[in-house]
Amino acid sequence: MARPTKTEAREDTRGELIEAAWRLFSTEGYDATPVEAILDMVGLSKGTFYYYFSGKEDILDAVVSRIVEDMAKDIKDIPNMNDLSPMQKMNRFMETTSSWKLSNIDIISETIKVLYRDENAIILRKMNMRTLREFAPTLAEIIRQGIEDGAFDVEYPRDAAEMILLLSRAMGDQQAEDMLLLEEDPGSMQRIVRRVRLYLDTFERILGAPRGSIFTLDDARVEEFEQALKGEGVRENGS
Amino acid sequence: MARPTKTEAREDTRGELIEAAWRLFSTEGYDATPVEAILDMVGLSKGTFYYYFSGKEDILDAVVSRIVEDMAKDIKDIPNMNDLSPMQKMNRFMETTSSWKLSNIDIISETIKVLYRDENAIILRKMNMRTLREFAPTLAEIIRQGIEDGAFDVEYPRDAAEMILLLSRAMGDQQAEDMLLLEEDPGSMQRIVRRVRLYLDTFERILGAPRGSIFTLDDARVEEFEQALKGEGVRENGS
DNA sequence: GTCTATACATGGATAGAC
DNA sequence: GTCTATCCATGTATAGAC
Repeated sequence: MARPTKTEAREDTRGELIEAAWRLFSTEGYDATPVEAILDMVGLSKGTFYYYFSGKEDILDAVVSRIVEDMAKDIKDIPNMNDLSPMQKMNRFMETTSSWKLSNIDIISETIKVLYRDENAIILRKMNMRTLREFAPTLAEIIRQGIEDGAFDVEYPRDAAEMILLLSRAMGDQQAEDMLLLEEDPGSMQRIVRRVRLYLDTFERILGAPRGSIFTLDDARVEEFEQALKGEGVRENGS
Repeated sequence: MARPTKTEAREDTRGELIEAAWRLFSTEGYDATPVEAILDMVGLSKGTFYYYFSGKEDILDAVVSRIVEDMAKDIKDIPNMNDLSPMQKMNRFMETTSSWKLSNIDIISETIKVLYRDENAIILRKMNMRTLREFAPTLAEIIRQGIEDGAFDVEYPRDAAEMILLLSRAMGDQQAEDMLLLEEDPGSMQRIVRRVRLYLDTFERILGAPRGSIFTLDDARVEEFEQALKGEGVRENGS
C-alpha cells in the first residue's frame, strides 16, 4: 500500500481523512479508533493530522457535519415542492431523515449496532444536536404551510418541529435497541410495530392532525419492515 | 491529608470510591477524570481500584446504578399511595424523577453544565438507559390505574410509559441547553416556558387525558421557575 | 480479603525538519 | 503540506506485603 505521490490522488486530503475517520468510527467505534488508524488508512502520518484538525474530537465534528449536511441537502427543498400536500411533505421529510427508514435497514444495521454502544454516545449526541439545529427550520416551515392549509393545528411551529425531531430521535434509540434484541427473540417484532404505531400516533397528536391522516403504518409497510429485518439476523431459514 | 488507618473510617471502601467518582465525574467530566484522581481523593492506590472495579467504565456503571436506584426508592411506592388520584400520582412521579425539577435548579445547574458537555455523553446515556428500565414498570402501573379510573385513555400502558420517559429525557436535554443560553440571553425565558407547556401538553395527549387535567404550568409555577433561574447566572443585579 | 508499589503499553499531542 | 521523532498522561495489569 504505497503512498500515492503528491501529484496524483492526494488533492483533498482533509476530505479523505474525514471519510476514513467515518469508516472507522462507524465500524470500530470512536474511542476504539486511534488517530493512527485513520492515518494508516489514508497513508499519512501524525503531523499531517494535526495540520488539518485540532484534535480527535475535531475530526469527529467534521464527520458529523459532513453527514448532516448531506442529509440537509435532500430536505431543504421539500417545502418548495408544490406538487406535494403538506402531509406528503411531512412524510417525505420523515422518510428522508429517519434512521428507521426501512428500505436500507440491512445496510445500516451493522453501523447502528456500533453507534448505539455506550462508549459511542458522543457520536450520536453530536449527530442529534446538529440534526436538530439543521432540520428544525425546514420542518417548521412545512408545519407552517400545513397550518395555513388547515391540515395541522399547531400554535408554535418551531417548537412543534423540535419536539417532533426529539421524538424521532427517541424512536431511533428504541428501535436500535429493539433490533439488537430481535436477533435472539423474533417475537419482539410485535412490540416494534406497536411502538412505531404509538410514535406515529403521537406525531399526529402533536401536529393536531386527524388520526390516521399521516404516517400510516399499514400492513404492507409492516410486511416490508419484517422482510427487511429478516434479511438481517435470521438468515438461516430462508423461508 | 493523612490516610485513615484501616481500623477506623475505611469500612465501605467501594462506596467511598463510587462517591468520589461521582463527585469528580460531575464536576470535571468523565474523560477528564483520571482513575488516579478518584484514588487520590479517597487516599488509596491503583491496585485497590482494580480490586473493586474491573475498569473505569465499571465504576461509572456503579455510579449510575447508585443514583438511579436512589431515585427508584422514592418512586416505587407511588402506585400504592391510595390517597392520591392517578393524576396526582402521575404528577408526583414526574416531580420526583424529572431533572427539570424547579426547586433545586440552582443546586444542580453546575452539574448539568458538566454532564451535558459532549464528551460526557456516555454518562447521560447510561443514566437514560437505566432510568428507562427502572422506572418504566412503575410508571406503567400508574397509567394502568389511571385507565381503570377513567382518567387516562391508553391502549398499551407500558409503551406509553416508555414514550413518556423518552419524552422527559428529551425535555431534559432541551432545558439543559436552554439554561446555558439563558445566562447570556434572559429573553429566552419565554421560549423555555413555551416548550415546557408543549411538553406537558404532549404528555396529556399521549395519556389521552383531557387537556389541562394534569401537569398544569400555572403562573405561580412559572414565577417560581424564573426565580430559581435568576438565582443562577444573573446574580449581579439583585433586583 | 485488602492494599501498596511499580511496570507497561497505548495513544493523543507537539516541535521542528524538509 | 507532509514527515519524523518525541513527550507525556493515563488506563490497565501484576507482584507481593499485611
